[in-house]
Amino acid sequence: MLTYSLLAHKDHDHQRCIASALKGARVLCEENNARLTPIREFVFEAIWSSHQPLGAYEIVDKLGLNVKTGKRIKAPSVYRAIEFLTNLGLIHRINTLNAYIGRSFPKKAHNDFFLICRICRIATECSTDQINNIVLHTAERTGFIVEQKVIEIIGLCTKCKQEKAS
Amino acid sequence: MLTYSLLAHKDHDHQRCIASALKGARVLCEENNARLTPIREFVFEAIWSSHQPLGAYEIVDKLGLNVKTGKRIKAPSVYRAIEFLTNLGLIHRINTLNAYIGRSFPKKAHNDFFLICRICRIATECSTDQINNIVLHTAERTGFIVEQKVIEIIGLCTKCKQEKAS
DNA sequence: TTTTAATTGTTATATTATAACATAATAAAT
DNA sequence: ATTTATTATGTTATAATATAACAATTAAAA
Repeated sequence: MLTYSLLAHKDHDHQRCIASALKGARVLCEENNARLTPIREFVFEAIWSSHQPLGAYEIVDKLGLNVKTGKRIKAPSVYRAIEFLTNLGLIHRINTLNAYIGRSFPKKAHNDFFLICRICRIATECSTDQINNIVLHTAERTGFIVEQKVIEIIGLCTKCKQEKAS
Repeated sequence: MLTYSLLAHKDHDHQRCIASALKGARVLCEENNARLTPIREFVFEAIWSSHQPLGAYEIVDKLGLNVKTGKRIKAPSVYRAIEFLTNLGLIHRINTLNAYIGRSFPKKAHNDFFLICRICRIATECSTDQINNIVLHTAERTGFIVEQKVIEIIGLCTKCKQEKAS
């Protein structure tokens, strides 16, 4: 079966995406005895503010000033939050873009890959056992043990394809 | 059919790899009216000096001083050579490592993916239509047009797997 | 509480990559 | 052959991404 974030490219109430993701994150953290601190939550929300992957320094900018102290949250803090969220599978690093994107199905294993539109930069997460199996099988034929997969497909999404045509 | 660089992980006469790659590069440049200048050739040889991907600044170090002027060849020159070689398909950027590796079959389309050992860092290039087709087919089901694929598999090669076991 | 562990702040710096403009070398046109 | 255009390289500076190291603070456990 193929699952993917259907609505990323469509007009939709994105506040619901954010709310849903945040709710999921809270549950996952609860389950793992992990603390979703304010900074981590801010970073998570910043990343989820769109379906486009966000660079670490874009997150820094987006966060602006710390609510309490009025000071800017700096790169190391953001990178720490990114590491925390990545370890829980809540976000994912898009290597091709040096940027970070929220994961729609954080509980699922990382059998996923990303379709990244080179125009609108929207990245959708896909999950299918087929690719996973083929990769595993092919690698094994060479005696290689697969531990981690980076599959990033760059191209044109339906919307941008249509807009380009017209 | 699956093709991949069989001997990368084995003891072998690597000078032959380099010589063969260089010969191929010369032919390809000839065919494309592209100039394999000394710097480009140096960079190509540096990258081919092993089956481990090499970072841009590792290449800078490896090149050392310019033969003629005695001056160090600097980052922009190396990056330009990298761009040139990449465009011809002679080398490939491993996104996961920010590093560059020689391509064994430069003439083939980029239907390839890389198996990268996290211990010895050796990266082998694999090519199989199966993965290519599945990716294309899966992406198309979501209405996405594939233009470029980044598939990097991280894990353990046969050799390191065995050494770890013993 | 007091001690430990986890998180964040802060400064500095490493690493990777490119912009901008000057110079030089090569190829093409006259 | 000499001028002109093109391509390649040199050079300096800096942008963009990421982390090291250590201090201060906050939360959790004993």
